[in-house]
Amino acid sequence: MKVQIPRGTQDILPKQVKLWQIIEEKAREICQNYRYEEIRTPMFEHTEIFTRGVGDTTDIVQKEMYTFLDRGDRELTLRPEGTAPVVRSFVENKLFGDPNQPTKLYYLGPMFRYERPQSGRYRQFVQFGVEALGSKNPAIDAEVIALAIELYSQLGLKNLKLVINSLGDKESRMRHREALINHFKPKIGEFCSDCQSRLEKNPLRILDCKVDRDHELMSNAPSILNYLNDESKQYFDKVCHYLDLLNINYEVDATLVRGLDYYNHTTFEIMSNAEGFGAITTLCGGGRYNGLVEEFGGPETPGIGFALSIERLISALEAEAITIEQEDTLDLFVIALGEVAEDFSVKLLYELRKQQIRADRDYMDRKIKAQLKAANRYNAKYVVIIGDDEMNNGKAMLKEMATGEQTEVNLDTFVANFKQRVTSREE
RNA sequence: GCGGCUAUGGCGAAGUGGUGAACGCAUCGGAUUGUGGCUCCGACAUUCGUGGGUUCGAUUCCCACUAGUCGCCCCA
Repeated sequence: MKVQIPRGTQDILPKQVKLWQIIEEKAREICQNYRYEEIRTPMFEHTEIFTRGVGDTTDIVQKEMYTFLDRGDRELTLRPEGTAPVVRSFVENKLFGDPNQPTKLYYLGPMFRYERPQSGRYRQFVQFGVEALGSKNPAIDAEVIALAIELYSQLGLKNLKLVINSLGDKESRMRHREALINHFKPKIGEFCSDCQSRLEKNPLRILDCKVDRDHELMSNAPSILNYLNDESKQYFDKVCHYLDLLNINYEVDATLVRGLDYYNHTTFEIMSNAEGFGAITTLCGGGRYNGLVEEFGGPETPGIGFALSIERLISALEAEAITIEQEDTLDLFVIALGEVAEDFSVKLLYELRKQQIRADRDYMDRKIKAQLKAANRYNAKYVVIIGDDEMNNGKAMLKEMATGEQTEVNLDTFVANFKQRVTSREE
């Protein structure tokens, strides 16, 4: 049998896992500071959650879902994004009835999209995202954006660009949509086939087209910002105002269109400017989704959130040559020579570890020399060498690896004395 | 779904249509018996992604497949 990981997936090996853990801890810590609480929803949902939530004309639904029938002929889909499941859970568990509103949630876990893998794109990837449900205060839009930026900047990223836009409310969007159709329709034949199909489906996306970006109709296309009604306009201005208060730099881009149908009002992306970053520069995407809760049968509840990929975050760290490493150390490496000593070391290790001492030994029948090398590789602070002589007279050699200094220690009081030695050093 | 590039030991990497597939790193063993990080010596790919074809003969040429990688669409 040939062993091979499925396409577009990756193993995160022990060396890399440490970085993941640091990032995850940081994300959790920030969420705690902002009072966002973790929610864990299943890895798969009924397919309708996504077709209705995300929108069945979107690329995600049309060509990227891992959909399957289970043994009971239920149609299920591995979650391609986190918002729809969270909203489903919010409605199903009636979280809107909780006195603590808005409901501020975060999630951290794998998402699945059937895509052609390339740099920054996987079939299974890990998203960290937050959702704030229940408030239509523009300050919470700014809070959500600030939270995302906080994570990046705490990890040391510098080359970030925040781009924001407003899609307005339903009425604004409809008026803008009509204007766009009227604008492009006369010459739609000159556009690429994608744009031609976008005209009726989602004309906003034409603005985002790379193929036709130089067409004469592009530069003077109606901007959404000119079609926002007063309420939408005021809302957007407020969001910008709060970002200004927080000294968060941003760029308003009226062509910023997000790929999911549920967005309205605020949309934003955080991108990396770093040299040498791949073609996909979006690190984080989010926006407001008023109306989605109602779509799932809940009460009228506004919402806003974002999602970011840990993989891309790590790529951005690499692009900026930021290393977040904390090397693992071992307190003690036990070298036992001979059967009696080995018996003793088995018990010794057990006791040491019980005392919170990080200890290990050789299991590969290496010579003492190779064991010392191994201890060195494990970054052991100390090595204790126990042989027949030591067993007989109850003393052993404790070697400090950094200095090479050796001291004779008693074996019967070893654990307590060693613990003291290690802990006193740390203070 | 489409296109470019790539595929040799644990890792990096050379190479040729023809008897034993360089080299570097790592690993293991040795250089006075039980002592690391330096040095020296030795060991370490019946095999060159998989399958097929061309050929007297292919790891080297051709095809397909698979995978990786980068890009397009789009996204995290």
